Amino acid sequence: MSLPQTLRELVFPAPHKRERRKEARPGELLDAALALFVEKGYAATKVEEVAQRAGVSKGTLFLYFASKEELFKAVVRQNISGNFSEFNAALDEFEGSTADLLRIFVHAWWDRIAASQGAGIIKLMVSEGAQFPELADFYRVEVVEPGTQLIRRVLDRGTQRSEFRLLDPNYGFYAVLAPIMFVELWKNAPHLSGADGLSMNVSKYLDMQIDILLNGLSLQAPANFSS
Amino acid sequence: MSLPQTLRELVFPAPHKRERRKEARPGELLDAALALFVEKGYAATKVEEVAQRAGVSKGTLFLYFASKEELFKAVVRQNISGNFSEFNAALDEFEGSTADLLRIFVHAWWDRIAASQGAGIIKLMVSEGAQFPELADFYRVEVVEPGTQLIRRVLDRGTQRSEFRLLDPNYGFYAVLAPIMFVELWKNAPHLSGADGLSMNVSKYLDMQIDILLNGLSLQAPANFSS
Amino acid sequence: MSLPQTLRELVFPAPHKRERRKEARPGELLDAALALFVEKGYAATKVEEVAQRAGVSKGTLFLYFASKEELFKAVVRQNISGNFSEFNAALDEFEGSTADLLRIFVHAWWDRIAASQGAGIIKLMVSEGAQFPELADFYRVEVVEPGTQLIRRVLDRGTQRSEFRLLDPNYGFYAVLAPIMFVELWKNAPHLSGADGLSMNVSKYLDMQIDILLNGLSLQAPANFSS
Amino acid sequence: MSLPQTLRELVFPAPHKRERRKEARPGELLDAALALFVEKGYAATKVEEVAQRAGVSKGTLFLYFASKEELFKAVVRQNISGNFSEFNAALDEFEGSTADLLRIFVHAWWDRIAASQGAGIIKLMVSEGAQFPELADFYRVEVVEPGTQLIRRVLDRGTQRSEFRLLDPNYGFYAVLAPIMFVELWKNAPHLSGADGLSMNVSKYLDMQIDILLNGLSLQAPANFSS
DNA sequence: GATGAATGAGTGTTCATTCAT
DNA sequence: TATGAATGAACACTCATTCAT
Repeated sequence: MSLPQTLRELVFPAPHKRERRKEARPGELLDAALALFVEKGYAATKVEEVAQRAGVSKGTLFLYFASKEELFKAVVRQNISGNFSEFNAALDEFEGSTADLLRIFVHAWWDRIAASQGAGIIKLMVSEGAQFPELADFYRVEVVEPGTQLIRRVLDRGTQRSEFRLLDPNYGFYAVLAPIMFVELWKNAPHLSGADGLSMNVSKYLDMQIDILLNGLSLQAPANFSS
Repeated sequence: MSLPQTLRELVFPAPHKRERRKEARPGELLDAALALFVEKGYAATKVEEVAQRAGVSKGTLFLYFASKEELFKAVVRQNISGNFSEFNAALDEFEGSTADLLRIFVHAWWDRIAASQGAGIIKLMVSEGAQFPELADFYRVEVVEPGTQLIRRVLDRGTQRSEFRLLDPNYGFYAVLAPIMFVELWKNAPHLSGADGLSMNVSKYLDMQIDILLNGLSLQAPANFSS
Repeated sequence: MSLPQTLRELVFPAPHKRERRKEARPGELLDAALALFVEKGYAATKVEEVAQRAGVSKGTLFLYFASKEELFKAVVRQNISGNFSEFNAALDEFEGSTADLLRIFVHAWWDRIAASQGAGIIKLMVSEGAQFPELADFYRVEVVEPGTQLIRRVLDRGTQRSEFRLLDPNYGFYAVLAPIMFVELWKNAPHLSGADGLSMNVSKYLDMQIDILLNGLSLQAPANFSS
Repeated sequence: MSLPQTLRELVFPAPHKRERRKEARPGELLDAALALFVEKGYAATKVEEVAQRAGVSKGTLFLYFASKEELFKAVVRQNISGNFSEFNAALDEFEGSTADLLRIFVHAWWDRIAASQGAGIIKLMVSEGAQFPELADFYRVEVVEPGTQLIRRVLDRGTQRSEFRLLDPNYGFYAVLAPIMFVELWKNAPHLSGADGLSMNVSKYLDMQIDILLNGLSLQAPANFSS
């Protein structure tokens, strides 16, 4: 399968070149905070622990972040990729089948976003987001809605090009979103999944999901389903 | 679609007849606790708040539950239906197509379990379960694993009867689990979904998911996909 | 050794004839409270425990005693023997040697007072009395001071009759008081004494103490005492 | 009376040279805690009170001691002198009469241990020790048993050198222990003793007790004692 | 900048006390 | 009289936050 340049880069991006600055403090703190927030949740994470893990004292943390809440917000903000515009641009240029587009899109999303530590934030937003309305709004606007739009564009493309059968677009995107959210949560909730989640081969899982999404499980011709 | 008796009961069970007893306190407390835990998470819920919502004083709560953690456990236990054995029995007796079985199963699961307040517990388990290994184990053993088994049995049935194409069973069940988990989280994370989650017509969503699961999106014959 | 009637009765008193009244509640509560207070101290004793041991509900306890403090006071008051007047009267009539008087007195004190459950109160008064000034005053006036007077009278008798050598009377009575207090505390603090305190043969101990005391006080050459 | 060097040091030790370190906090807290525990007992002492008296906040206390119980343990440990080995060594070297040895020992014990604030701990141990079996064991092993052994050695020495008459050694040491415990409790239970306890001249008291004890134990004719 | 000692508001938990039945 | 459910003041302990050095 030949990928146009732009998307290829989305899938196999050059390694990040962010040089480690001298004053890497805030970054180290954010990394430590991210790891702990994702592991234990917001409330159960102690700022002292974060500082320790970053190798600084508790006081130093407050030098960079006015409060635990601000630290949390910074963590969330830092880990929200601004990739959506790139994705959208890439989508505009894409000329292959929408099935291929979907495959590429989901894998790119995984490689660029979901496989990173920061994706674990969704776990936080799901359960503790309600305590931070401002932050939840931010997350919804910055992540959920752009993602939603993107998914919808892909599905619409398939429908308009008569590649996909007609679905209620208000519900169609859930079919794409659900496995995406699922895989992130499943990977980050080992206490729920047992060893299962950890041993899951995500690439294989995604392939299979897309395959089912596109082709279903049935051997027979599609039933004439009407909601 | 004609449903066999047993499953019909699963879908439309008679309303609970447990009369409100004199000592309704524990129940009221559990209800209040469930609502608050689901809304705010475990850590952010104050026992005094729970007591207040149940219309009693803080001390009274401790008359019935030895600690906040015990309260939490009781909430989890109360809201974990022992329906899995029923489901399994119903599955044994079912004689229709596996596609129908899947439809019935998912709807029954929603009506019997997921639509209840208690289903919101999964939100807690996802994010705060790591802090309560004992509880997480309990939840995994009582809910996740039986659910997993059930789903696998359904899929195996379809495969064995040559209704479904062959899938890696270790991954196949995720395709069913993902939308199930998704809908529960989506409904209970309005801060993520906006008004969207609340306005989602779950029945319609589930129908569509199953339809896609069975038949896919593509208009063409299934591609010959291999992972 | 022939004892005059009055003192003999002090040593071997007829068994108590207190009939168990129908409404024995307060008494049972006081007994239960005494046992628990002595065992665990005032603060560590819960009124509910007292009630339970007395076989009634917590509410009932407060029917008879206005507060935990009042219960404590009642326990102390009940267990303070009014024996001092008897002792004093017996002392007036006694005609034997003061050495014999001392022996009889100490044994009588043990049999009549110290061996009873109630004597354990001294443990409470020593350590928790400071929290109850009123009660401590009461105890001092009712127990400590009469006891002091009694001891002093005995010692004075010995000195005046030239049986004992002259001692500063302000300090002399400590020599008698010390072993008396010691034995009560030792018996009631098994955690301090190990099995020791429990296995101590009090009668033998008292004999020995008196022997040492008498020989120490005596003008004559030490008696040839054998335990 | 000429004392051998070693014992003289026990009686008149050079003042402690431990300089007050910068971090005097723990020490100040321990002092405050000791005073309050002895005054009011363990349960009736509030940690906030301890902190206040030490001039710090409640939180600071928990910076140094993990819990009230740990604070208590630290108090006990700090105030339990490891003097017993010194005492034992001094005893080995002593060459005078056992009567002198006893005098010196008791006075040294008073000067080195009993006169300090920390000796008041025995009051706690008597009454609240039962609530802290672990601590009571510690106290018994560290204080009671070594003390017991020491006393027994002194008495045995007197008996073996035919200075004292033969006493049941299992009971003999009580004769020494009783006044020692008595004076500590008496000094620390002013509510029991009235002004009496406070005005008691302990040195004089001990002299007298030893005198009585020695004359009581002595094989010779009583010394001509005058207070 | 960096520290870490100090703080104190906040929360879970206990338990003496009350009171409707 | 007796109960036991209900109360709420009190207390141990936590932890985000401050600040002198």
